Amino acid sequence: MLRQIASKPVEYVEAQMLEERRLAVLQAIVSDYVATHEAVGSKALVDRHQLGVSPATIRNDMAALEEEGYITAPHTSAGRIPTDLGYRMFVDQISQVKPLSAAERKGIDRFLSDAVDLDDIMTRTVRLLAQLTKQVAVVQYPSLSRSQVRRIELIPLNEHRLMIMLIVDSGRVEQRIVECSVPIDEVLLADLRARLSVAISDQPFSSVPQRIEDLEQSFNTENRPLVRAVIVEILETVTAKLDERVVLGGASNLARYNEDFPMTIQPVLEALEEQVVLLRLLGEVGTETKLSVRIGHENQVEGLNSTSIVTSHYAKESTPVASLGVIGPTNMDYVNSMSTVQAVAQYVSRFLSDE
Amino acid sequence: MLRQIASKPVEYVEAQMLEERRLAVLQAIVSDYVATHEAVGSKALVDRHQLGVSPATIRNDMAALEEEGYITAPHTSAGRIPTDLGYRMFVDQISQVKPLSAAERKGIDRFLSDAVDLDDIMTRTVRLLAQLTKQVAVVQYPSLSRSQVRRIELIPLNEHRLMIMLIVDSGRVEQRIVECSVPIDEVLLADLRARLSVAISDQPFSSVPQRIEDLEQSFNTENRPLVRAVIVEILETVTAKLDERVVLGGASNLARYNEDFPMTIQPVLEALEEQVVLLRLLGEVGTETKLSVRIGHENQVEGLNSTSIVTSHYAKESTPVASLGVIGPTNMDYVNSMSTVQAVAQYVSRFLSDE
DNA sequence: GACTGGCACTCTGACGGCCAGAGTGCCAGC
DNA sequence: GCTGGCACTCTGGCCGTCAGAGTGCCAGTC
Repeated sequence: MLRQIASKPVEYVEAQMLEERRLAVLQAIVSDYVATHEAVGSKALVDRHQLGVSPATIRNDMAALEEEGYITAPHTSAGRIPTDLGYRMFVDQISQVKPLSAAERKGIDRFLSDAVDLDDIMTRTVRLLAQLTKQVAVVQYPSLSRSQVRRIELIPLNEHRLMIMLIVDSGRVEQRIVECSVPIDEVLLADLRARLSVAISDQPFSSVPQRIEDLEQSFNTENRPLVRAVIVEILETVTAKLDERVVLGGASNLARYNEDFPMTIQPVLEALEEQVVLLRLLGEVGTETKLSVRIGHENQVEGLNSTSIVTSHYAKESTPVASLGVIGPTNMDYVNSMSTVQAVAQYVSRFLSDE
Repeated sequence: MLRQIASKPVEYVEAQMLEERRLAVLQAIVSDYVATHEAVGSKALVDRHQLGVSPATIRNDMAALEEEGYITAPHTSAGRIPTDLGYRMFVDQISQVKPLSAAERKGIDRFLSDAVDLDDIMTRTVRLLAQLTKQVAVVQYPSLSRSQVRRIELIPLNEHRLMIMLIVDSGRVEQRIVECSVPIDEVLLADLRARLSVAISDQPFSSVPQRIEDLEQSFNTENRPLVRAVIVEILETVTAKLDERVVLGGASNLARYNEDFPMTIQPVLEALEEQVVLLRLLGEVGTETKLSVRIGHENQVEGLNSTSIVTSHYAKESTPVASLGVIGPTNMDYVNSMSTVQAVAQYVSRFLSDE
């Protein structure tokens, strides 16, 4: 009787241990498969990891894991490979992202610190990410919608043409050209510039439309066509979602893992060529989470169903302004990708805020 | 005796005809191979083309063409495929580039005319080229070295920071940020801007260094640090070859001809990721020729030895400012590529000049 | 009840032999 | 110089075979 009462916790502990081993087996399968890209069998597993049990036991665990949907067998007599669900479990288990080595951090630092302007930061970042992770890298330009106008300039180019220049706090510069039928009056232009400046300097982009829509009324009727043209163009610039820019790099890394996914390169390349798709990819994550991993089918974009995406926000002065990340096969090295993406995002944030 | 005399021209004419037929055979081989991507045999050749002779005769011609290095046999009992030399002969024979259909021209026109600024023209052009030729497309931004400065602006961003903005006649805008330790004096800035403007407005980029190098001397000693900083930054912008920009598109088309070149995708993708390589590729051609075709090994860039490159200059107001073109396998459709590249270059030139 | 060794089973991938098909080169005849 | 005919050769597809790897299951042990 006493024994029976005592046995309950013991059972629980044992079940717990079993669960733990199964988890260890799953982790071992994922890490081996990621390393070798070959289905991993029970024997190989006990050889390479200290699991303390025999292959036969592992086989039972594997059968259970397969039952639960974490792994799958490509055919009767091959090892097992993780499913999307298996990778998900593996990734969720990584509670703490491995920090980069000092050398790596220094490398990132040095590489980014030579950048001369925002374009340069973006290109350098994308190259860095692609190089460190050996994957395809994506970096989004600081989003206008989360930025502020720092300054506006109206620069006459010739009698009938003028350039509007919006300088954004993130370092972006947006320019548009306005044609006007009447010759441009310098005084009017200076006046317009001054009033626009008052209205929208240091204001968030999103508030610009309401701040300038009534501006036209305060000008003489004769001057309104020009004023109107300028305002229309500004509104277009501000509202054009199209203007969200993304840079891509390391596409050649796609060819490297061609061996594993023979047929799927083309749709991936096609998807990556569409700015819209990339933006959706980076935008799908809410602003609350920092580091995000989407695995295989978790990802909504067709054509990228057999790839995983690791992204992170980066910030300017602690407010997130855009995202960056890497795209690779589902059997990518999650540990490395996650730590690299996180580190690079931190460095970019720091550089933007320093400026 | 008379017969012998008369026979000479006859022999000559016959030799001429033979030469002509061989050329026809070569052209037939190239066009069949380009269409099917399969080695083409003598029988298939007489079936598909009206050559007026039997397969056996064609075989003799083919043997001669092989001897001369225009075609080669992958193995004993396959048909023949053209060599780089064969393609070269084929391309040289295309005296006149086939004009595009009205529908195609209209499509190009419509697609390009919606562009709002230079960036937009470039992106649209690259997409257009990739789409029409089903190849990888490359478009170079109008080169600074062949452009003129239209205007210079110095815009103070805050007390210690100022933005230099060079507006180029081709529509490009180059911006740089200058930090200065002393607070920026608005009056000085206006003065500097005015003098810089006089010095370099409407002057070619290449002449800018000599025009501004002595400018510093004409300012008071106390103001020189700022002046110096600005000048240095301008010089850097002007001389930085790095600033030559290239856009790339249609990389997914690479995957399409993966079947024919199984192993060679990665080096090509790698080469295409290097701006420097792309610039070299577009720059290799002198300014004198308009439409240029480089086939296989004719091309100096390693990694692109089994690809052909069709490029053309485009111009602003009749002076060539940069190049654009497509990159594809050596067995690409030269006729189509050449006509499309030429047509698109013409349209881009027109749009730039209209502006 | 969990673990283990053993065994039969199955599937893949590599290897080799075979054969049809395609294309050539050469030769004798027109 | 062109042609039809013929022998030759090479590739690619199609088995059949076989070793290797890995599994599932079962009976036995702690």
